[in-house]
Amino acid sequence: MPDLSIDVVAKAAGVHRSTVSRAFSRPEAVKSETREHILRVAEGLGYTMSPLAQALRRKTSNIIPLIVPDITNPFFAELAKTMTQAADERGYQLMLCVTNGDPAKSDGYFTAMQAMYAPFGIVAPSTKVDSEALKRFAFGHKVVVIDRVEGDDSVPTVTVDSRKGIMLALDHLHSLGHTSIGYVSGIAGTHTAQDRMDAYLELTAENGSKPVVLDSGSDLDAGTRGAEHFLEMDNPPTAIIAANDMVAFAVISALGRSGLRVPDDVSVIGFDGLALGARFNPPLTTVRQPIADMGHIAIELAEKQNGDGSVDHIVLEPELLVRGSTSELRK
Amino acid sequence: MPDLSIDVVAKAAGVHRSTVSRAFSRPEAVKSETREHILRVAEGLGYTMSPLAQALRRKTSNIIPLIVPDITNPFFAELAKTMTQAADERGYQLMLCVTNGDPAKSDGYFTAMQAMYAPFGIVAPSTKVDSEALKRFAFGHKVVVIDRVEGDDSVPTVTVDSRKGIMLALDHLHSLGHTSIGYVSGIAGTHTAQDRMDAYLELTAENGSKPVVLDSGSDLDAGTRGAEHFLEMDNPPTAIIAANDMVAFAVISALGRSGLRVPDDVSVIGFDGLALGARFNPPLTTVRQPIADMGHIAIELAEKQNGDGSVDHIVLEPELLVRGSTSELRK
DNA sequence: AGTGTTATTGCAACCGATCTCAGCAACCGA
DNA sequence: TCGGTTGCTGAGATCGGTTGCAATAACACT
Repeated sequence: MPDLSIDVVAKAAGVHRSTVSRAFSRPEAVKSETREHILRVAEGLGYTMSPLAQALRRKTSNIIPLIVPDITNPFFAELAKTMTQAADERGYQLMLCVTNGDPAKSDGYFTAMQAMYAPFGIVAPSTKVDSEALKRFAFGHKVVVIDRVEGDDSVPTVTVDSRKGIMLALDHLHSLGHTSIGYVSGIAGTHTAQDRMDAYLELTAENGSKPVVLDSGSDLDAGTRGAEHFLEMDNPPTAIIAANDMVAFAVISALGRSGLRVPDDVSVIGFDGLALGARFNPPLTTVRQPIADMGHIAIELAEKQNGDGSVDHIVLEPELLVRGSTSELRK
Repeated sequence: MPDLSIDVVAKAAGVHRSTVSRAFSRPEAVKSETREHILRVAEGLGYTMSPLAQALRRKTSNIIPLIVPDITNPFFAELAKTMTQAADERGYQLMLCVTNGDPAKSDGYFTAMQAMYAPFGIVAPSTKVDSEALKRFAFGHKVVVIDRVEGDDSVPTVTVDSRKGIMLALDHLHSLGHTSIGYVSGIAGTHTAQDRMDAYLELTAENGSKPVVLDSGSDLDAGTRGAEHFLEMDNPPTAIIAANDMVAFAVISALGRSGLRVPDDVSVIGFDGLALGARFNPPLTTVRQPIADMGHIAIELAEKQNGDGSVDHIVLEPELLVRGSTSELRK
């Protein structure tokens, strides 16, 4: 197909290119007959506007970066999925940027996106977000973070209520008769991760029971180490809360390798609500985060900030998802 | 920061903008002193070229689309991960496009990418690729497919040797004493999926044993249905080959819910080699695909085709990954 | 010194849109 | 009939680069 530019459409329709431009991007500014004629001609030629040229001139594009540390982590994958959809619905193209936890890369992505005139970006961090780093970029003013950002209210955030989530898990376990409940931290070194841990510590204290932190690391092996620690204990807890589903998987797997069965020997509950959990062995009981909502809301917040400059901090409610990895305490 | 264009750098360096342009994109065409001076000035100003403007003029950009049906599927996630890295190494930006299996979307992405002057694209399909559909786009001539494409040698492909993989699985199971081995198909309705199934059928036939296809669907529930079917059998096989890891997970999970244990009661082997498998319960024995290689090779093939027009079809070797979901047959 | 190369750099058109401004016609009320 | 609106369209500069071509300088050779 010969290069289709706005000029060939203009010629074909017998109007000036500025009219064609308006017919597409500001329809109300063109007499409706003219507009329809132009659109029809364009359609016939199979013409669509060049997003590149548009972005160059308008200084704003429709591509928006989603910066995640690791797409292989199903949590981020699910986030990416719902975000591509949410973006799509609003006419954006999602550009997935994987940092592998390297902050330098994330800087690089920021500048690249800035150069692409991305209207804003979404960051799902793996470490506590440094608000200074965010500000170093002009782009920093147009970022939504999927985590709490300490000491900086100027960047919109969306999170779920960690304390509430942990409470849900604890209540569920209590209702099954468990009183000695361990905790395994894990993966992301985010505020969110921290909050969950703190909530666990506080809530067990309030309850008068003593907290048992099996592992407080934030890497992929936390689950395995937590399980090892558990196995070495003289008087291990009867249930374990994992900071997230991936860790829960690792815990159950490691326990299994040592002959312990879940939930018969120990109950395990995760946090995330990954679809994958339903197909785990056993299906994982977990605290579900409304990931789909998070994706949509993140984009809404960004648009809102772009619009009226308002900065919101949305906190979503988690919910309990009872599947098969927890059961009544049996002596 | 005030808008940094090539002109301000030119002014600052006391040269014409075309010289600045050349200093960056065709270094050998500029006297080395001039070039270094320009680069230094640019550096000082914190200037980088606008990829948009470049793409517009050059009619080729550095963004390359990776089209996958579902990023939530860890196979595609791992692929995306290695591809972002491979792309990055070569100066490309990966644009992740998730189709959710909707061919219309994939068409949309193609045209969008064409408009973005993407030099080529990578497609990891969920259905048999229709070479006609590929050709409808000018872009179709610059696509690498991660699957076999029937009846069209003109598009480069990278796959793994399905037959070899199934053979590995079968041999492993045989060596453990299993003779009655079932098969559960699953998920992607690709040539690859078909090939694995065919290989299973052929190889068991050659071996004189009778094939037991527990489910031949290609959706997420194939695993569950396969397990149900298995449970209803009078004389069920003692081992199961799953067409891919996700299906294997589902099979084991479903079996587990019915009280059957893997590998004690049945051995199960997957196909993919997902990192996730190592943390499953039990850790999944599987046929590993060299996913990282696939990503790199896909990009190499694309570049090669772009360069000298050659079209290659690379077939990679799978390898057996023995973990915990298979064991000696015990009566 | 005269002429032919070659290495560098400047000029200006161009990529495909957007957008301000100006022009023109139709319409309004006095 | 005339000044004032209003609605629609055309002109042309502009976004930030690239690139073919021309101009100039520097150097080689006879």
